[in-house]
Amino acid sequence: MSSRRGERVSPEQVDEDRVFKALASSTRRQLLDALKNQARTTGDLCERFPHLDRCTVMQHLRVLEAAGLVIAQRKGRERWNHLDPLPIKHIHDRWIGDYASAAVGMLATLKSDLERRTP
Amino acid sequence: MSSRRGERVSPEQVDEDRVFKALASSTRRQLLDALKNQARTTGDLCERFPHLDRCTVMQHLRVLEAAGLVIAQRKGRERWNHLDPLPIKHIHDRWIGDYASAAVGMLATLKSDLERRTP
DNA sequence: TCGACATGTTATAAAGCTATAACATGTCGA
DNA sequence: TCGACATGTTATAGCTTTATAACATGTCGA
Repeated sequence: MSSRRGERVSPEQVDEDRVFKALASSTRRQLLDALKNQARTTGDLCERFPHLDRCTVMQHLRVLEAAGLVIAQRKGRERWNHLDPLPIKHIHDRWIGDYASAAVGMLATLKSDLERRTP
Repeated sequence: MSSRRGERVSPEQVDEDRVFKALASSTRRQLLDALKNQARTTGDLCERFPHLDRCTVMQHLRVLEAAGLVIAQRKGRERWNHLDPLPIKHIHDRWIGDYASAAVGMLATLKSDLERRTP
């Protein structure tokens, strides 16, 4: 596996990158939101995004599937799309959580500074 | 504010989108990591990414700055880049945390199912 | 002050992404 | 079985991002 510039990267990094890239599109985040509480067929999703072409929805679903965020299974002539939140949890645990708690720490420091200054 | 397709979106959505898009590049995530523990000058960052052109680094820094993830201040002829983790915390709180805890809930359910099955 | 240094600006080629069109396949039920 | 339906595939135009080049500006110190 190698990046555009040719250096080697680990499979985990590739997965992580795919998830971040999948989340980078607001349309795809909306699709995930639509799948959050229940699985839906592709046709159902298309109805919920009337401004998008059916092909566009499918293309986005393919990106989400490649990132492991959506799992699809065929039932007869329908395709049921299920959300899998695990990849999001992974990047949360390995990446985002650190920054979020750094921000909390920063705010805590700021708060105690302010309190010290205005007794 | 309007998207590529012309529908209206709120300024918060735009900010959120900018943050997600900024995080979508592995190079930019590495830049953030380099700034995690200390602020650095642009020149310092360029030395740490020797495979990238100086202009490329600056362009990435501009994207990070537009997303509010990096705050820059000039000191003489140097530019010091500081990390601001707050925008990451925001998308964490408003978006990612939900999915991460959904994943935890899913795992918990699975675990208790397994335990019930193998007493 | 003047040259080396750090950074900023503008332009551009190449690669990638988004949305759509046109056509193909597979499945259900009258 | 056969037509309507749901989905799949391939191709493509237009826009965006990435990486670089060439040139410009501002600042420090000998």
